[in-house]
Amino acid sequence: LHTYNTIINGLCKIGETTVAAGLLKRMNDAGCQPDVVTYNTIIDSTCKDRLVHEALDIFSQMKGKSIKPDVITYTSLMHGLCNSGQWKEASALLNEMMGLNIMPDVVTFSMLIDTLCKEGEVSEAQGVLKKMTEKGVEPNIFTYNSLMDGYCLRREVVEARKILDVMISKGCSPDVLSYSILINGYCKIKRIDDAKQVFDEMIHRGLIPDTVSYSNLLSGLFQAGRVLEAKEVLKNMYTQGHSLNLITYSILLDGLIKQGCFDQALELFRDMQNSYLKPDLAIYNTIIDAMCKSGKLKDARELFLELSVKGLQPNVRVWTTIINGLCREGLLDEAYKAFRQMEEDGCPPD
RNA sequence: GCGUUUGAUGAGCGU
Repeated sequence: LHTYNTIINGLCKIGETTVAAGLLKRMNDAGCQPDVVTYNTIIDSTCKDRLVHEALDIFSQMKGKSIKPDVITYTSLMHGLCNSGQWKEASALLNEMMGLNIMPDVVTFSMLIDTLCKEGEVSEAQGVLKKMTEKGVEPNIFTYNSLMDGYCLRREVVEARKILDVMISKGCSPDVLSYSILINGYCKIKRIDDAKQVFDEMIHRGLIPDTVSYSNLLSGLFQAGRVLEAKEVLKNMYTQGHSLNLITYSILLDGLIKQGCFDQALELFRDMQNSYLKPDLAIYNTIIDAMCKSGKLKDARELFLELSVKGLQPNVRVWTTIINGLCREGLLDEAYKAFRQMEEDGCPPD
């Protein structure tokens, strides 16, 4: 059973939920009865594939076989429902589980808090925090990080900072994520010096900044027009042995372009094409947009055509960039043609 | 005795 569960989990984690579900069926035939772990693994993975309805079907099957769902089953399902905006259904499940005397734990509460925060409902989230504490469930680093991010999304970075201090005073040591959330928050409100200070503070506390914390700082510096400092940070990043990923590249490219260093950006783009990293749609879109906006519509259209050669299907954002580029040049007929073609290509306009 | 399988948190592009 452990072997089956381990393999099913592995399959789910590499995106083969269907194969995993097939294995679940074969277990039944092979006389090895799946348990709550088997079902939880598949239910969670099905939810993450955004097939919450199917997950609920599997949930019913499981109950039909008298396998008792536990707090993990309910948390996975509620997470799936929340991610697809089905709040009522999620709250019905919460009631159902409590009716069965299955009490939400710190993961359940943190998930709910995170969901509320992402919707901008930080005071609601604070309410949940209060409730969980009353029930004797102590918040952990996940709970605090979600709350911090919630405040940062609302640009209430001072509140986020207070949470970080609460964490420290409660002996819940902030991790790299906590700091990178705060760095991002300060960058978004253009308080770059505070962001830098938080970055240093993180190092002083013995944490090793990762690619995300560097990325946050980089994009903040670019947005503030502090290109030289950005390059300095990039150098540090290399020195510390971090390599660039697609997101870091796109931050650099976008930053260089928006600061008027188009040639440097183009050079970086060429480097990238020669590296093992294959530019994704966001990278192409950055370059295409820059070309459109600097009167190089011809180059932009060439690059756009190159996408399908590279096996990339333009998404809504890329189409919008191109349509906007055509409109700017007054080529309204061409723009309209593109508009119709995107639908034909199975990319409905938004 | 212990460990071994399932759930929660951070960065990029267009209008």
